[in-house]
Amino acid sequence: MDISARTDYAVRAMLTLARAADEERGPVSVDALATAQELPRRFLEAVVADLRSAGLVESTRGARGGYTLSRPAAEVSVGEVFRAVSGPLAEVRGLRPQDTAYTGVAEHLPALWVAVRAALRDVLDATTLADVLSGRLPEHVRPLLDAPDAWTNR
Amino acid sequence: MDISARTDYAVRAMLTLARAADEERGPVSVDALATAQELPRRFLEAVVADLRSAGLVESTRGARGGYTLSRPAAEVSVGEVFRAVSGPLAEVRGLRPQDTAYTGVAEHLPALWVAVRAALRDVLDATTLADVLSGRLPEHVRPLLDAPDAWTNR
DNA sequence: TAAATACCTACTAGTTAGATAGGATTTACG
DNA sequence: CGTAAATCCTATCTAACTAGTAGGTATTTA
Repeated sequence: MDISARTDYAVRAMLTLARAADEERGPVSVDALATAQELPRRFLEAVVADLRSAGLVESTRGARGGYTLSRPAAEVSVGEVFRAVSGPLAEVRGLRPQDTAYTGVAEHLPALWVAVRAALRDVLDATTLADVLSGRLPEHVRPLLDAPDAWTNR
Repeated sequence: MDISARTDYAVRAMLTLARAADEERGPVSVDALATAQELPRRFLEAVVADLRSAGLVESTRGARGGYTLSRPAAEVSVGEVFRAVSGPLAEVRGLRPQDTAYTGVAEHLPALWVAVRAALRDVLDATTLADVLSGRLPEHVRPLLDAPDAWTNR
């Protein structure tokens, strides 16, 4: 269960765009995005292209062009960003959780995989870019951080 | 966020061993494990080796040998199986969630990654092999399956 | 017209996933 | 004691993926 560099970069770029929108600074170039978070420029270019085809950002070409959020930061969930750049939140051997088919002892395994996906959705689809910017995660997400060993390895 | 074939196979093999322990059938060979769940035998051999070095199963060599659970199925969580065969539950660009370091707009991102890991733990560390065998997931996991669209794509 | 920018296509190196092969070692059992 | 059934060890293979780079075209502003 890895969060790829691609996804990490995408979220950070979106946060940068959210802040820019907040300050009404107009379109932000890939170059500016890369510099702001120290991301590899050429690679980021491909990532932002995915965000664009997913409709999460809009581009303006030419000099003084760049990218802007399509929607307010409070209406864009991190889960959407995930899906835009790296597909479904959870897959099992390339299948959607509910499409896995087992027999015998593994009969009930799909339920577990569906629960895993649901748990991810509960966090990622509920948390918006604005939440991350402010550091105030949603009501029902916060308790997850209060578990005694939430911040340590297990 | 993919659950690999490796992990899927590991869980299914563990479930098979759990059932065998239940019926006091003694050690189960890799060949029997592979046949029971239609898994590639040679590949499974490597997977079971990981389960062994993690201490989750014990092996007996020679004819009539095979593998047995080290602990009762009700005391082995699916999370342990995950970690045994594919490392930490959640990583960000190869780093543990709490070890990620950001500046500026991404300042609070580690909290989100930690929450994601915590959500996974809540499901995977709480669910035991016995739970999956019986189809009765833990109290606090079941509600995840009751969400209206839990079983459909989003 | 020049600079800045998105956008498109292609490429590369390294790693991982999934799987297979051959054989060495150990052990129950007839 | 011998043989078959196992684990166990090491090596290999292929395809795909990940992260990243390169070069150039199209578009727009100043």
